[in-house]
Amino acid sequence: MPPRMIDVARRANVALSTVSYAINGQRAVSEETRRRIRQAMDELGYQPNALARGLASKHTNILALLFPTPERGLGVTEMEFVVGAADAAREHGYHLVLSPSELRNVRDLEQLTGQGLIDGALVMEVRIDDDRVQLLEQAGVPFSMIGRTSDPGRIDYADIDFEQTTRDAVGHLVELGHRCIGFLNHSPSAFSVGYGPTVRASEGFRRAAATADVVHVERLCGDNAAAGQAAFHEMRAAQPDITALIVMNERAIVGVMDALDEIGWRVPDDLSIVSMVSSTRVTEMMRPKLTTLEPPSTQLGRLGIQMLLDQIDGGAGERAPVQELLPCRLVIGASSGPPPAR
Amino acid sequence: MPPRMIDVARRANVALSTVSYAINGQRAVSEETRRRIRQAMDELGYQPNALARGLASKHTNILALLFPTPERGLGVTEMEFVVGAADAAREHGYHLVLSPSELRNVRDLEQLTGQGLIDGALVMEVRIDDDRVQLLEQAGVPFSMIGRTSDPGRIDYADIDFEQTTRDAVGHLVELGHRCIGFLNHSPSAFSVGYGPTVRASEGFRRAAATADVVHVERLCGDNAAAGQAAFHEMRAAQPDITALIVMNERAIVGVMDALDEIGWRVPDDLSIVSMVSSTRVTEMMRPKLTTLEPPSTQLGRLGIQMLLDQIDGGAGERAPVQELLPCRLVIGASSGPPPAR
DNA sequence: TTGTAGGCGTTATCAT
DNA sequence: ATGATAACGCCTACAA
Repeated sequence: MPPRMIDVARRANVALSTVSYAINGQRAVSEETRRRIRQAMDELGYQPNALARGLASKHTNILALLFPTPERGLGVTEMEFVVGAADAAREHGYHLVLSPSELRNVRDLEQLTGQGLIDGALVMEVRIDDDRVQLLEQAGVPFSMIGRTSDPGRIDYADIDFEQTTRDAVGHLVELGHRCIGFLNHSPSAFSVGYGPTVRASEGFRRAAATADVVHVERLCGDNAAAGQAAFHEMRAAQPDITALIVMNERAIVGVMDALDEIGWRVPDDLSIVSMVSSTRVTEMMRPKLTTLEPPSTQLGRLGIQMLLDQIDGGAGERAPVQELLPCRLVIGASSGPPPAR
Repeated sequence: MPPRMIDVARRANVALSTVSYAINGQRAVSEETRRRIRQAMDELGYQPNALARGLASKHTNILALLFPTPERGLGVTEMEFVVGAADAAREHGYHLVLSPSELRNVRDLEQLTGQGLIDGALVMEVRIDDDRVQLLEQAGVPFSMIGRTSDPGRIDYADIDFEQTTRDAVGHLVELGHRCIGFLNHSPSAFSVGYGPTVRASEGFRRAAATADVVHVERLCGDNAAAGQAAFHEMRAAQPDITALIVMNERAIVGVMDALDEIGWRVPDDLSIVSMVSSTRVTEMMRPKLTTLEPPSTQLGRLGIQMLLDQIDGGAGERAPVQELLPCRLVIGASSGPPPAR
């Protein structure tokens, strides 16, 4: 039996409604009254009941974070999204509920939105063509995305700038003198379900390589060592002159290393490696420490929440959609250097 | 304007209360009536309003996950906790709010519990002496812990069995023939604030080594490569005969590798390494692939929620506290082998 | 087995 | 500037 608003009102000798107004500032309250109310609140240790407040006011101060658990599992980068989003939400006085909805289970999402529990949603791991997005639009739930669909229209999103990132990766290697560069992407299945990073990085790489007028080769590759190993051998068979490799597939990297051992190549002497869109937290643990294009994960999470709140607080007014692409940060490690003189 | 319960009632030609009872099964409803109600619900796409339900029934079906963001950052293991907890909560029809409360900010926690928003809390990253625990007890909020305080009393918890895990690590090495084993722990600061794993693994290691009658040496070590490198040199200075190293500090490992390079040692020929309480997801990326004692992270998360729900649903009846210690799984990699014949 | 009505703790619309 | 008082949508004795 925690104190209720009426208890505060009585103790401060004012009406219930006055307390309510004093708390959420919807109308003027005299300084003296406000003081008495505050005092009463402190003495009672009063805190407004979130449910009652929500029921009456039609907004709950609760946001949902929609994250599917992808086949490849969740890593450090995803954790950073989550932490960034959670922090940002808290700073704005919002709660964040974690909603591990599988993409297939549209039911779960309907349930979530139908309960009237959330004011909006932040959608993670958005696919090129994502059911959840349609559903949220229909449901009229405010939402924003980390990642984006093929045609985001007027939907707010924050995403990694894959175009820029691949260009930076290629640029770094070209500057070092490389003229034949490989790209090891995520799995064929990620590509075929339209996983955004896989698709966009693929396009970006081709374009960047073409622009730099560099010989290039790409492989889709399962997220495991064996696949990485096989893929590298294939790439080398296709392009024997390969001297550098961009990898957007952390777990395949070690397989590449194994492949290099087999042919007696060393990093970066015989092959430069750049790890794209992975956390330095992880790539620093590899030897040699990998040159990395590190995504602004925490910032993306924060930005996602920010966009969402702008949307909610901003009312239904016609705002321009906020759509931002953030670059990855190039962290030069010991895995990239000049090409060998073969 | 979503449909309300009264709409369902009218459409099914029954009283409002009958719908309510039909939904939450608090009293018998005839099969025919129930059928009509269900049909009406389907046709209207009705879903009970979570807030109204909570306000009236005094329980919200919302749980909180309390996770501080430790100095060393959050990794794969922590992510797995979270995913496990979120999944388990969803399966039981509960929502999970992520509450990134810093340990220092007891205010945030008070706010959370005072709002009447949550039915209970799962506390992550529990310290030997943790303010949050006291606060939750005072607040009368049901909660359980992943990890445990020095004296958990009757509080439910699930934790890693560090005693067993260190014993397994030492045992694995002793079986291979090692007689002088080092232990690289987390940072001095983690130890001094009473971070459970650091403290308990330290004790466990000493005991296991003593029992196995093995020469041993331990170092606390910052979570970074440089610290790991320095620490290994120190250990070797203290125990030149060291042939094996147990590490509970993922980020220090690469520093150890660097140190080994400096003295021309190889893994596992000159030194065996076992990584304790880290995800194989990470240790598989190292070369050689590390022998690992992998924590049952997802299971711990699930278990934490399970305990919490038992507590909540079980009512205030006197239950025996559920306190479980789970072992890590030994995954043998390529980093451990027989000691060198020096 | 079904219906009636009084809360749950706020917000917000009326007055005053 | 402040007070009363309907909602908000549901749950649950209590009555029938």
